[in-house]
Amino acid sequence: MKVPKISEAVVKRLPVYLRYLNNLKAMNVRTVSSQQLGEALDLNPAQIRKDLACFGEFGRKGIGYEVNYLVEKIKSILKLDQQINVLLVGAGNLGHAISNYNAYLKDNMKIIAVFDADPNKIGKKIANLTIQPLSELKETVKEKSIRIGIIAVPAEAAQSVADCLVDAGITGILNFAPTNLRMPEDVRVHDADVTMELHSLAYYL
Amino acid sequence: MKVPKISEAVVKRLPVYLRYLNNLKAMNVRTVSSQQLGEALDLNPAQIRKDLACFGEFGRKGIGYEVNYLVEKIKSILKLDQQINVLLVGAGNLGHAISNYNAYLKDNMKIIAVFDADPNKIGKKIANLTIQPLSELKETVKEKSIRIGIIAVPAEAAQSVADCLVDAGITGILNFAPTNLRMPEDVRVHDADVTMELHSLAYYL
DNA sequence: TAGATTGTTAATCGATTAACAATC
DNA sequence: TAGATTGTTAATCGATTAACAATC
Repeated sequence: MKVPKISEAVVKRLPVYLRYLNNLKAMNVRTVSSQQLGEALDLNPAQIRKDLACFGEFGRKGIGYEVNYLVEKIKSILKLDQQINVLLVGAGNLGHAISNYNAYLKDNMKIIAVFDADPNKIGKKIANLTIQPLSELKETVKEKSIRIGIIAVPAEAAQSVADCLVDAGITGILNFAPTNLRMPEDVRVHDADVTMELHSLAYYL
Repeated sequence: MKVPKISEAVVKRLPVYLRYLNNLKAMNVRTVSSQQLGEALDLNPAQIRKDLACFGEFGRKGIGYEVNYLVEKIKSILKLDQQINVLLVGAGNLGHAISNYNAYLKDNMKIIAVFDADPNKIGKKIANLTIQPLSELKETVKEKSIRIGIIAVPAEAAQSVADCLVDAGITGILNFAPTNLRMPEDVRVHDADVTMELHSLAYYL
């Protein structure tokens, strides 16, 4: 099997395509060309075709891409055709907000467990999930086949929480804490620090 | 004046440097080399030197960079030496969490106004800011010299909110809504859709 | 002075865009 | 058939990394 190296940039764009294609699907649009996608998403049509061609031949010359078919294909590339269970660590303001994201994640991705270090929060509920102590993390990950962890704790606690996640077998982390996590090579970390986004935005003012 | 074109990648890394340098500063570290920074942040030392060299000669050969000095320089590059006022639209779960970020933004960046479309929320308080109606947005932006807007509303409302922001003179937007905003060229949009981050993370599992 | 480390040039690497034959 | 649009190759562009003279 041919396994061409897929760049990070390509992978970041796939969910963008998926999101827009889902809109088209909801509007019962049958087919779409790379030209139309490019206009809607502010991307070069050649780039879109090349991105998709990394994974197969999904379009038809002279016609374009069938929306429903492409949605399924991208979902499968992103593994969203499988059940992907997610856990959240941190039941503060941000954690509370994130726990409500299940509606957006849709389909097969779901936040199914929440943890916090604060004894006073254990047992309480957010978004109908019961807050568990960190001591139960490893076991829950195994039992419920959790594959992604979201870190929404203060910076000071983030590294040790991340270490716990890795120890439990998690290999994908979305980190909201304002700190650089040191992780083994096989663990993928996506940073989502609001402060950093605002700071880089300021440059362009 | 020499104005070399600064790439987006460089600008995204500046806040990363700043965050770590602030840690060093808090630990009373005097100087740091690109080598040390690179190890801590998982970046190539040459890249760090090159990034910084875009803006001036901040280091000393044989010595490295003076931490306090570099902090000030990067702050000034990012315009964080000026007062930067930020507004937030959307007082739902996410908006509530974001309104508590002022502690992290520090210094001169501050969320100073919150808006929502829901009449029932007008007048209520989150993080000691009173929720205002969108009708007051334009005036408030002028009065309080607000320069950045954060969008934390549902996807359906995001484009029209963004249009309001642009109409009010905002040129920097941090968009949490899961939708592609169509904006004039001079408006800078940073996307922060949690769903997309999780979806792209799934690819690597 | 000797060792360390910058700023910068040159080399490499990778990503984006243009162009076009294939074909629906 | 004629027009449209893909998949893909080649050309371009830009970003990262290596290497080193300058110098603290």
